[in-house]
Amino acid sequence: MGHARNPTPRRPARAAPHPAAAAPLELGKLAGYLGYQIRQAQSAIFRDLARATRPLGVTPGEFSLLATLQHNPGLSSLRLAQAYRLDKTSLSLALKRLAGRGLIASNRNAGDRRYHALALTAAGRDVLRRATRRIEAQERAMDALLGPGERPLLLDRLGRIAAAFGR
Amino acid sequence: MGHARNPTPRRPARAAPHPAAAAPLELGKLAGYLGYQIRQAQSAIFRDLARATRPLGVTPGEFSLLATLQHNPGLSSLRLAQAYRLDKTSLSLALKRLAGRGLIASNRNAGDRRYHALALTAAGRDVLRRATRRIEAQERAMDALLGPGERPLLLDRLGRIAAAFGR
DNA sequence: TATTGTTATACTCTATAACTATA
DNA sequence: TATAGTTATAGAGTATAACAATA
Repeated sequence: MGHARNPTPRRPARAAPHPAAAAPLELGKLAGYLGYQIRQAQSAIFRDLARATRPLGVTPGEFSLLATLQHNPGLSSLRLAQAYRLDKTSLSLALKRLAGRGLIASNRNAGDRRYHALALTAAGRDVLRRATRRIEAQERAMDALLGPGERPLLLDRLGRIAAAFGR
Repeated sequence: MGHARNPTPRRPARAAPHPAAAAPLELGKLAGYLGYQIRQAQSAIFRDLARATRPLGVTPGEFSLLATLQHNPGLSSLRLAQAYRLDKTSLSLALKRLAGRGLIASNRNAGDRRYHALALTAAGRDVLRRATRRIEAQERAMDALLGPGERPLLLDRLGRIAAAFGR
């Protein structure tokens, strides 16, 4: 910064064998694609959030499942799988892990004994509460990057995209 | 809509044993989180795009790598890994697949023989060109969901988020 | 010794197929 | 037969550790 300047900015002795690691890459049209930018943002958010919730023993995806169960007690695993567009087997394994850690309970429904009603346990509610604090800290950090009123706009447009390509 | 209304909206014969599969779930605070909506949008876009580019034999992630190589010929695998925040081993395997399909070439650099200069092959350029058409069709579909001038705003805000949580 | 890259190995997330239990 | 759920297995995608080649 305010250092002694190089009086004769001499050329590197040999042609740069490797562009400086700091030099940003040329992205071309990629930078103008919403698909690309959404993916980069998602990946950065996920990484950051995984770090924040790791001490609690839940991943961001597991947080979503717990939160959804909180608001939809008695949900069946098939309905939950449909909502997240997962195969029922994928969700079955995820639920097994959550149940193994005592965060959710699965009880056969009295009426139709084919399906199981899912619900949070007390431990699940506790983990959810603590993870929520970390999630919301991240959301506040994002607000600092947005102009006033921009959050609802972004939420709406992202929701439209998810709905349009959802099926 | 303008249909004949149900004169006597009768109750279901028995208590719904299972909420209609169509009934949307209650998301609670989840719906207001940018992290959640970005993930849902990303997942829908990725799924749609994977379907569109599957006939070409490339995934959306591979498309990004090919496009980045097109604009940065001679790039080293380490620099590419840093740009995408992947471990060099993860990228090494991805590049091996692309090279195995003849889409990229890797040549030891003459000056510093430790690193390999990556470049697209003719086949790689061809696949990239054809995948680009499909990507851009998806981008146009997204524009139909946005108001005028909203794309640059979204791109900028998503870029800020990726940069802020990037490290 | 430090840097670039590869191989061996493992873990997570997802899916398809085959199965069990219930209706 | 149809529906809800589980288990076995396999495929991406990613990471850590150990290694080889080059500087």
